[in-house]
Amino acid sequence: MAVTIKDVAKKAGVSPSTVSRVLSNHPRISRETARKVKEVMDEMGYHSNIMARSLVSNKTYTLGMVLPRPAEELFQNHFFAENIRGITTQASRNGYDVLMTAGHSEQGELEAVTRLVKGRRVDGIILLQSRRNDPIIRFLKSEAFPFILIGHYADDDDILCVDNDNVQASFDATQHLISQGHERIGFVSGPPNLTVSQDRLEGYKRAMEENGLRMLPEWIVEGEFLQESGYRAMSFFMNLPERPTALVVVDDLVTFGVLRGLTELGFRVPDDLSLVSFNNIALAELSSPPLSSIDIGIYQLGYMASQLLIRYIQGDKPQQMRVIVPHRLIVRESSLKTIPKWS
Amino acid sequence: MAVTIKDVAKKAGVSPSTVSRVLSNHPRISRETARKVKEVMDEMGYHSNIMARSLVSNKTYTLGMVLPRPAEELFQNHFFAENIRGITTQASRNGYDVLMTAGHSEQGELEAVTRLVKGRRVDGIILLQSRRNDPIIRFLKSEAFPFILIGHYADDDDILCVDNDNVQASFDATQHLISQGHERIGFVSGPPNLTVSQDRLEGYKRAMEENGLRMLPEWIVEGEFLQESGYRAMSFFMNLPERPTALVVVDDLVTFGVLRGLTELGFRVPDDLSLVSFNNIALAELSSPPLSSIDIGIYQLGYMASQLLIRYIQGDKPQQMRVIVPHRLIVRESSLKTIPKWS
DNA sequence: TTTGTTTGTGCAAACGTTTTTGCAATCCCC
DNA sequence: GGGGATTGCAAAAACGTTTGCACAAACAAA
Repeated sequence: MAVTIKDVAKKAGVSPSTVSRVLSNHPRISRETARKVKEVMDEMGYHSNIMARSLVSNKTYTLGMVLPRPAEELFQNHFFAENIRGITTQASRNGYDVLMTAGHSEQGELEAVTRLVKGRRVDGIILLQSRRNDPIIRFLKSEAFPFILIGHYADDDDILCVDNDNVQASFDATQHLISQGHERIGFVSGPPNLTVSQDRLEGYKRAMEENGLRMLPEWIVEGEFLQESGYRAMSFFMNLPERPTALVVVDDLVTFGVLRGLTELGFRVPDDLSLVSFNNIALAELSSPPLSSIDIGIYQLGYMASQLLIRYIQGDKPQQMRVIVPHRLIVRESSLKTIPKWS
Repeated sequence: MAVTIKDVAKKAGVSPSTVSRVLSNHPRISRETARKVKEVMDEMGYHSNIMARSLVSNKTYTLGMVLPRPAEELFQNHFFAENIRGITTQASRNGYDVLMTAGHSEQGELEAVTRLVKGRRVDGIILLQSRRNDPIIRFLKSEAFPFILIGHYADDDDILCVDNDNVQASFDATQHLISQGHERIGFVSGPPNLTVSQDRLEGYKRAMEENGLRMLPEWIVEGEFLQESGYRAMSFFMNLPERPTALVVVDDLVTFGVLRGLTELGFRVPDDLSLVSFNNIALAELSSPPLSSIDIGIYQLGYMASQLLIRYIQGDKPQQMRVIVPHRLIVRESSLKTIPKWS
């Protein structure tokens, strides 16, 4: 049997309540008693039972995360790993652990969240993706349960979230291509119901409009955050009668797909097609050519999310519901030619 | 306040114990009562409080994971993310969640484990890296606490683990290069205290010896699982008076570093240097040239670890302490030339 | 001194479950 | 229909904490 607070109490010659108070640094405990009790605790290797503790205190010191359903997809992307790292590091620093659970079906995700919330298993929840009209978000709001969203929620701005200014970021990316002399610029988007896809598309459009450039509807294609999508998009674009000379791509991984397809077809980057994408994962600079990409501070997104959520849980009402992590355009070879040969 | 078992009991007109028994499918409960109680539970949105439950049952249905200290390093590598995915997916499938915590210092890792174990926070622990003489392993063994190691532990073979046959894998990789006509083969290793580094080095040596090939001591260099290491190793090799014509590299990420350096120096792969590495992360086939790599089944490693640990926790004593996940050599362009020009 | 405040500690009641024990009621077999 | 076995449920004791309340002792103010 594990050593309990009673064992410590007995050995130290005090009552369990005193031991408990020593544990929580209660002010009205004498220096001497505290010392003595701590000594005994060390001696006996005492660690308080977290279940018992949280049963009465109603705090778990745990943050919950639900792996989005097609976890495969997300995990392929460096984004997720880096995000978790930020979340966990900061959580640990504040004495919180991170609980991960996987919803094995569409409905399962909501069930998993429900279980965590109603079962009082976690103190707060971190959400990784936001789609329109998300039932999970609706549920959490209706329960008034603390949660934070990485990304933002278009349907409701009274939600704690940490996000990039994706509209601006995409604007910047597009503007960069324009400043390189491109006029026919395409956009490879992600799943249309994700906020991040919508925002980046929006930024692209704004830049094009502001510069008075034509936007053919066939220059915008949607896909997943997967290489295959990039591959498909590429072959679609390159078969167009009037093909773009540059692309803004919603995610590095997708860009790798584009790149691969171009290589197979004998096209060259940036000469035949210039590319700028998002996320700046570690491998962006390793590909050939190295990828121009918007660094969105993935680690920092996770880190901040953890931080803000914990503060919120602890009662610090935030000044603003939406915190923006700054982005940075990293220009590399994939966008450094001015005008493609065949333009 | 949340709805408790008592609330359900009252509304259903039975005692709390009956509700509990319905919850756990106790045999001696009438069909009718069970139906009625379940109805009320649904109606009231009841979810049992996991803390209370595990306080008395001494089960948490949670698996613990401690992020190895320089988490940055691990996370850069796709390995970790894919591993987590395997672990969590399988855990969820069995009704378990996964708790992640980060040790923020060398000592902190052990403390974190201690807290999880002594605080009865988890039912078992999954360890991701094994070095020689690991204090965490010693602790867990001394506590007789259920845990599993991904990798294996050279100091003690009475430990549950899931691993690849890294010796054989490395042997295969080396043999492949030899069969391509290479005779001067170098090896880029990882941190020397990690079992995985040792095993792979061993396999390389065996293959070289069995084929009667010379092994210059300077053909073996150690590093981290980081690109930088590969970069450094490459420049070291290429400055050797007698340089190798092929390398076995302990990790894909490291190989990317090698590749980058070679490109910068104007060397070509596989013409000037052939490469085979380990892990076969998603991007191995996207690099140029695509990387030959040993696929070690990362997802499966995590998946199996979860599975075995849960079985063990539930009392199934395993037939074998060490489960081997099969590997597969994926040959791509980086090793498909026979003899480099300048040999 | 008396009174009032502060300080240090113990008692006991929670927290929401599971589980052992016990006790009716029902069943089965002769 | 009498005996024992079986079935269906309730009461109550845990599990290891935290915390409000009580209270004695020590101290400060009058």
